[in-house]
Amino acid sequence: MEKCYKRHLVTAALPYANGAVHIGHLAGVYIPADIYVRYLRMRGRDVRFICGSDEHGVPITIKAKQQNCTPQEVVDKYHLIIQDSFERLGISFDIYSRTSSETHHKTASEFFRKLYDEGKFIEKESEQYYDEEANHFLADRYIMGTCPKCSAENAYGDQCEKCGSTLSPNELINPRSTLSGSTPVLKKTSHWYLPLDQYEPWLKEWILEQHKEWKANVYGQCKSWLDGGLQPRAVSRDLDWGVPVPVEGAEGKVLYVWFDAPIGYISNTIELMPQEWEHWWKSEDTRLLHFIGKDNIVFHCIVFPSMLKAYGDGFILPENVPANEFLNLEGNKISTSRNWAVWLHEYLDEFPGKEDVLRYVLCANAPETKDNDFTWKDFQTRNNSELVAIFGNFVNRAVVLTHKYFNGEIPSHLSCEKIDEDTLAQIPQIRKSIEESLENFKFREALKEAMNLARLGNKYLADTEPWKLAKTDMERVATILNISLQICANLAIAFEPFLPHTAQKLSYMLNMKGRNWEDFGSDSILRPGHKINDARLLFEKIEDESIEHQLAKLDASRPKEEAPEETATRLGSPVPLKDECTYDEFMKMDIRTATVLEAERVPKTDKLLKLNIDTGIDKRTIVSGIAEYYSPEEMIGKQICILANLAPRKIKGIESNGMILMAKEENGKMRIVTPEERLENGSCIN
RNA sequence: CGCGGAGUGGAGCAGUUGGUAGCUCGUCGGGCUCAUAACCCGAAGGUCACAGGUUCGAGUCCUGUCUCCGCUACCA
Repeated sequence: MEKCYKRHLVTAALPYANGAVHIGHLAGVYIPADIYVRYLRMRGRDVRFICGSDEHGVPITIKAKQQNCTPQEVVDKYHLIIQDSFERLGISFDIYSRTSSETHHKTASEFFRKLYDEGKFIEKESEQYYDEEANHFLADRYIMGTCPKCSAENAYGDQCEKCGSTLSPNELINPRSTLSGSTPVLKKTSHWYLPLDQYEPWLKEWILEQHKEWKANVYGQCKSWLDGGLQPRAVSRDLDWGVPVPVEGAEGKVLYVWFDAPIGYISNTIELMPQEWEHWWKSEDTRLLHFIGKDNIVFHCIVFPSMLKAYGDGFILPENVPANEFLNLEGNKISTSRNWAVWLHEYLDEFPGKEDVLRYVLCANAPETKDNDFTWKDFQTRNNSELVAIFGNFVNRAVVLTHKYFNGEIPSHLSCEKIDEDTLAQIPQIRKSIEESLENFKFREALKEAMNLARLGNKYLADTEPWKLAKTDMERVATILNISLQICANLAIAFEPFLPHTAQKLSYMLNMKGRNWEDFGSDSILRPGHKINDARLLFEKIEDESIEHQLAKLDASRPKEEAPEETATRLGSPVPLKDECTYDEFMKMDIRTATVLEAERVPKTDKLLKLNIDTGIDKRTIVSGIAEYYSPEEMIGKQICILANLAPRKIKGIESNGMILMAKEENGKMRIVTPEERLENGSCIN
């Protein structure tokens, strides 16, 4: 912060609208960003906090197909859930918009058009694989085939895992589409590329020389990309969902989601401030900060800055990109598809009034330098022995004593002993270390310092023992309580960025007018004679039962474990009815019973099991994505139902002949479908 | 041998440019009783993943090895 900035423009990564927000997102991005922004506001800085849903891209179209609805319906649903839950947690965005908005379409479109008109793109025609069954051009990652270098069978369109070589899809031998399993055909298509290689020297100077202060993970990743040499990057895609490419003859093409999304920061700013937005994006005295997770460092440090540089016209670049690592949950990585997560909207429903507890725990354990683990036990401990026992308890002691001895009026600071001076002298020091930590994005350190203020209060009371002096020396008691209450008032200020709901409650209890950072450190925030309100608990203990309830809920998503009574109560609306189908279409499907003979996990996958089954007419291999729900051992001997005439398909190099019938709940739980009693293998189902 | 990040007392984490290993929680002992059995003081507990090297001196720098995570898909 050496430079004197007039404005601070803070962005938080745009959440992808194909799912709700979970604790990993919060700890990594939104809570640190919110703390920082609230702090800047309290210091009187001119700040705007920008975010919104990222609503384009292939995964959303796939999700829409799965749920048999339109992409717009998918993003509408999640946008509302996300927006609402952020607001309830107290994430103080100045705007939370979305990339499907008209403003965004217009902004992104114009952005592209200007670069296009100025010849900043390379236009290249290439042959790309097209899946005729799914009517889709295939992104590199949706194509698999045999690696031309090491002959491994399960190489991806962009890379072979086995030998590590970088590939292009055209090099693959026997390519196949992972969407439909069919063999894709080459089709000519043209796309626009941003020649990142041209920006390489400039990026090297800007990041490697001028931003050595960026966090190790951010700097390291940028350095590795830059040292490896940058390639032109396609900024358009063949897809029908997104911002259309604004060029004649580009029907059926949209902007690549990673080109489109960061422009969302700009368009959301425009939506917030239609008149003055340019001031915020194009003035050297604006400080731009991107809060993100480690998975999108390159897009924010290399791709987006190159886009801005190419655009020119005074656009500023990020001054810092504080990226966090990832948060695990109970020892396993958080996974949307496996429903291994704590969802914000569910937490808010199940722990009403405990928004700040989550904020506290996630900040205290934020993955700032490495991946960290969230456990419910730790959540409980931090609440009970830190928030309740140290912070809440101190405030309660001070307020209760004031009511008891002084009728709820703040007593005067009469005498002054050394311990009083020493105690009061520490408050400005704590303020200073909180400031230093926050300005260096060390949020957990800052929070710890704030807690030290409450510890200071408890120690002061223990050392002075006003409840004993009350029998002999009420003047001394007056001073002690005055000082204790001043500490409470300082706590209300100190915690405002971290725990805004609590700071609000506390200042109501103390009957404070406002919370000014400039008052932090003062020994006279509250005037003698001022009447305070009744004591109310700031935090409540969390009992074992509610922790056990949460753990049981997680167990329902855990591989192999069953939680029968949970299934009925788990909500999640059923998938909408699919389109009507004729009797003949149904009769085409050959569904019959079979028995599992052998089962083993497919190496290097989380979800796949390779099964050998007896269908009554033959023995065959099926690969199935059920490893999270069934172990190989429990599958052996089970009778199952299969779709027997499904076209064969190679999965991870293994040919799969058929599909196991499974029943799946919306929230992810899955069970095999099996006859009520054992039947002959090969019995037809219709 | 693709590239980054990480491996520190029982648990979770700090350790800036190399100078006697810290914090929170937990455990044990003591004190206090105003307070949500909360608070305060003290103690025990670590050959800093492993093996070498540089240095008067290495958690910190160099080399190698192992493990975890992300870039990175699979969910038929």
